[in-house]
Amino acid sequence: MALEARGTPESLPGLDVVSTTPETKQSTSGVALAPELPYARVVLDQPVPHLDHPFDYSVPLSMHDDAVPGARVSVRFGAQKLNGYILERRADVEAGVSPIPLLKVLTPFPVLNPLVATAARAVADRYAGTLSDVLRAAVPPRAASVDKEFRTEAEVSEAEAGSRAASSSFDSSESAWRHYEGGPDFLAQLAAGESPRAVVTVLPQAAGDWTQLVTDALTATHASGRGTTVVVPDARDLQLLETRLAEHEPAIDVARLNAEDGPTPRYRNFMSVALGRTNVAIGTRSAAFAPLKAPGLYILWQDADQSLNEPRAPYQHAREVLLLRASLEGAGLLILSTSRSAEAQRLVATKWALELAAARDVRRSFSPRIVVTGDDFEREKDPFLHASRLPRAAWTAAKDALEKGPVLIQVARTGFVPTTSCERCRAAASCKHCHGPLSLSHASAVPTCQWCGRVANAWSCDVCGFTKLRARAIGADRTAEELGRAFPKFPVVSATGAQPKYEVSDKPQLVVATPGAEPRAHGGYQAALLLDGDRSLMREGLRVSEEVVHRWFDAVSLVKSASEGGRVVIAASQTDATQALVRMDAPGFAWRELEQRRDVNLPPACRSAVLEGPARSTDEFVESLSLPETVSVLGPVAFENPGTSGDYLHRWLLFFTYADGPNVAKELKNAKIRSSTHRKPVVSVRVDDSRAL
DNA sequence: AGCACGCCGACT
DNA sequence: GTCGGCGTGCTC
Repeated sequence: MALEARGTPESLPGLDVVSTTPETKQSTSGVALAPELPYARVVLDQPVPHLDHPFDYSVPLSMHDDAVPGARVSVRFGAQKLNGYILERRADVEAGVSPIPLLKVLTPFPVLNPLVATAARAVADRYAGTLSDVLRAAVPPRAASVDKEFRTEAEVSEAEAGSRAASSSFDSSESAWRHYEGGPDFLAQLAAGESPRAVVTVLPQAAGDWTQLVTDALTATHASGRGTTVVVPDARDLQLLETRLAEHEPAIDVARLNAEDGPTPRYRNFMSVALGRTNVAIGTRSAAFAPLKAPGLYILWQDADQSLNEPRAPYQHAREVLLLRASLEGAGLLILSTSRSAEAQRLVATKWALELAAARDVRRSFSPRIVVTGDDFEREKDPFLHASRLPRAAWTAAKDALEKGPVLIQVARTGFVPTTSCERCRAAASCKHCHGPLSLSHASAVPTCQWCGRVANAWSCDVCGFTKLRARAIGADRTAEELGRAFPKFPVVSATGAQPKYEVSDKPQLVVATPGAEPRAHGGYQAALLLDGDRSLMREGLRVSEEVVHRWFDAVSLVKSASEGGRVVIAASQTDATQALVRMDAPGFAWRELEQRRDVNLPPACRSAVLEGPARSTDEFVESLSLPETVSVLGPVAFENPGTSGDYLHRWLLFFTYADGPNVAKELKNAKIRSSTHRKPVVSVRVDDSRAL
């Protein structure tokens, strides 16, 4: 806590030096300094790479109590006023440094706790970014009114903390963990104060859903007197978990950390963790930096979800943040997913983490029956099915299932008919004038060019000459409309990212959802139809099939078991991806993916960096790098600057081993420092950004 | 962002 | 020989 000031008289500006007591140090500006540890090492909130190191300031006597390590301060830096955080209080400064006083303590509480400061430094280093960039995600913006609340509260209740009774004893034989080999052991280790690391592919909902697994792991950790942080991809999952915890563990105080809750509640919840009043934090990606006092376990749900990538520099992924924290802090790690990312598989393959899996017959007993039916083939022959966009097997499954309960229909993506193709040969339809893509809008049935805006009145296919168009990736709204016509007796609900719905009843109904937005059905869906498979798999990109498999497994996990009549129909051609679903073998699929990446030396079998920027400076940037021989450097690729015309940028790719990672990141950071001190145009550096590849 | 220090050209 | 151009680097 705050250092205790001894009864040194406060000296006023302009007061004679002689009048201060001999022990009281003076700063160069003549202000009386704190009696103990009169200097503060400060990290500046300034994202310029060459300022990414601590600066020492003196602590005026008046700020002695408030200037605690982790406090938010305001300082003079050259001509400007900047904010920053105190990393530590010190007795001395390095030779040659003449410190000036802190201007102000903005938040007199440790909003940047030492564990978080260390972890944030490690994250910055790993991603060749600056500490202040990482802190922007780790520490929420200040809300002055909240600081005030806590300031007055702190005065009232000084000795409240302390005995946090390790209360709850739990019985793992009752837990959903009993279905997983090694599951009860895992809980026992956590309860005993150990820090195991595990990767788990969760069983379908019939075996008890993921929130039960999370709750039990959290409770076990709590019993050892330690805290837990749970990171989930989005507000829907956060809501589900919060509800579950409130119902089953009302005695455990939980802080909810979500940027979307708004600045004031966000900061208030954050503060309750930072001050040690709450030892359990749940939230979206930035909750990975929750400032727990005694972290025992980090849990990540659905680590393959794209929203766990921070969209701002240095583009860190919550999985990597938690991995670093678990290592640095000696805490446990639990990655839970309905499927298995190649990254998580790598942790299992290198034996860094345990794999806790259900036996094959257990897996089978909780799984729905899964069939694969061609995406297009059967539909061609049946005019009705053709119109409704449903393969026959899917239509039949839906019809039967609707006798008993809700049916989930997962479609590729949101929006209303983005592009079009020839109805006969399926070639993409393009504009006769400029070859831009044609689209159908809701308002008119006439296809319009997305580039030049011309209306294609008399369109004919470039390839086969046919004159009819069809919609390509059809969105959720359109599908809902069509299904409403196909099953007029049942209500149709649609759930997308923009219009979310978290839960539906067990009544017969059609639920159309885009990936990631599937509502949970009370008691599980009777059936799920996974549409648009081939079209989704046709997309460009290294990790498309992995992504499609993830979202299929997500949907499957919400369906009742086969013994309760649960059915899943996948409308896609037979591939490794569909095979993985039929066998319910997400780890096997991830293992093959990882092996293939290893063969061709692509992430996540290796690490990567993408460098982008103005052609000249980017090339110079790459040229200036001194990298180990083993790094492969690919480029440059020229591409048009989005938003401008005729402005070309260059992109370079670096692939390197995990062993070379720290050195490569360090060299990239050094090059950024060189480039920024010479006021060169900014080259963006993205380390391990799976979306950029 | 601003300020100091430093190495070349114009002037007393 | 001295004043001042702004170009480069540093700011605790």
